[in-house]
Amino acid sequence: MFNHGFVAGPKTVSGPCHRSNICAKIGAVPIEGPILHADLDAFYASVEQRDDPRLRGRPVIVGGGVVLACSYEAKARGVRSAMGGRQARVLCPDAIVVSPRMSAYSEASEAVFRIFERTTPIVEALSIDEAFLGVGGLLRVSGTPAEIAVRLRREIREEVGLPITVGVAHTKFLAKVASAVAKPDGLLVVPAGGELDFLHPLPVTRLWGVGPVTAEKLHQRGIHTVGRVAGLGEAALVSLLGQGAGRHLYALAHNRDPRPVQTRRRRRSIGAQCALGPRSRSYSEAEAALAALTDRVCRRMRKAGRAGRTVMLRLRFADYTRATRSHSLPWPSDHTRTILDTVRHLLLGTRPLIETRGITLVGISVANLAEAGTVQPMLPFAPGDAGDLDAALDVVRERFGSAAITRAILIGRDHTPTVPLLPD
DNA sequence: TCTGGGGTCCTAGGACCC
DNA sequence: TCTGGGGTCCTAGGACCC
Repeated sequence: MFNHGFVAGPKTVSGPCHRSNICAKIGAVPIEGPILHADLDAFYASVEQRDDPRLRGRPVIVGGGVVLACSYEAKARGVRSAMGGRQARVLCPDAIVVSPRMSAYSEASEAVFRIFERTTPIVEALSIDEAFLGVGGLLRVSGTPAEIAVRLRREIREEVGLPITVGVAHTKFLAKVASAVAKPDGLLVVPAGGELDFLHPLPVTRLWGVGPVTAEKLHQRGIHTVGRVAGLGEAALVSLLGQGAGRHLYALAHNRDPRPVQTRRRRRSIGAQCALGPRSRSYSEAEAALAALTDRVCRRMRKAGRAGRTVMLRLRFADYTRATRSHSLPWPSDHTRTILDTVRHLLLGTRPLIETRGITLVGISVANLAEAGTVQPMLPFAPGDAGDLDAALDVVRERFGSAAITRAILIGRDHTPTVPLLPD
């Protein structure tokens, strides 16, 4: 939304006044002053080390087939997240591999966020393990940003038992870079006035939004540091990277990042996907997997009180290229039947593609989310039953676990379901 | 690096409306 | 009959992030 609206060009250099004006117009509250970026270190792996003393000081890998997270002892040996498990074991044969325990991580995350929120009311969650904290205006009550950061780190260590790194600066971007530089278990304050000295020697890959593709484009022109990007000029960046990315990078390299810390950001989509393994699977296997994913996503939507209008099907073929197909419903829905019918219809349209190219991943996601309470009831068809059935199934699964009920189409497939209930 | 699962945002063309 | 410009929505693809 307005995030990117006024990152724009040099004319929008925003002093506090200018920014307040814009924010007043669009009804947002401007958050001034220093920002903390707090980022838990090797989060999943640290939770495992906390809960099992035998893992402390040793290389730990969370996740089997693919590394979801690894401890710093494993990182020192070259293990990285998203790396294949086999390669990780070659690099680090003595690593201890543990299965992920998502509920333990959620619990730890909630405890950390409670500490964030008693530190300041201005908390913007970025993911399960990191957040921005606005600490402007807290000087009298809580001390300087550095003092707040020291206390925050100590409290999280003492109360939750986890190491966390904090970066402090006057913009979100610099606070985030500072924490990345300070990792692990560190604290780094970028002093006011020292921003460009800190920023310009850094490699371009530190810029937010510079991944492998953009980095390669810059490298081909001999540009390796943020300082060189800043010297490039906006027009040159726009012609190299396009309007959006070019202006964005120009602003960041000149330390113009006016994005305020936003407390209430709502999720914009809810989805799930699953890889079908290296050998490509049949159409009916893809269909079965999608039925299970749709169930999961719809349950999550109902639990969150959201309903969505745009259903997206995601495919990955045997050669690892990807495709998406989407369809927008007339009204938002959280009904499994409605969403599943849409998914099946989209899938049917890709049947020739799947049969010629092979399928290795399917996923769905639902976007254009609205509050479920504001959703217009489904009118002519299925007078009420769809919702009632969903609600009944949700209750059973809540009490007896997800495997208690499953779709007939899944019976006998690898995910070991039990009692058929839904006709298919 | 032979590749998981959850997301966000941007771009671009076409349909459609005024 | 031929023509213009602006705005919004939908769809598909892609880069990027944790």
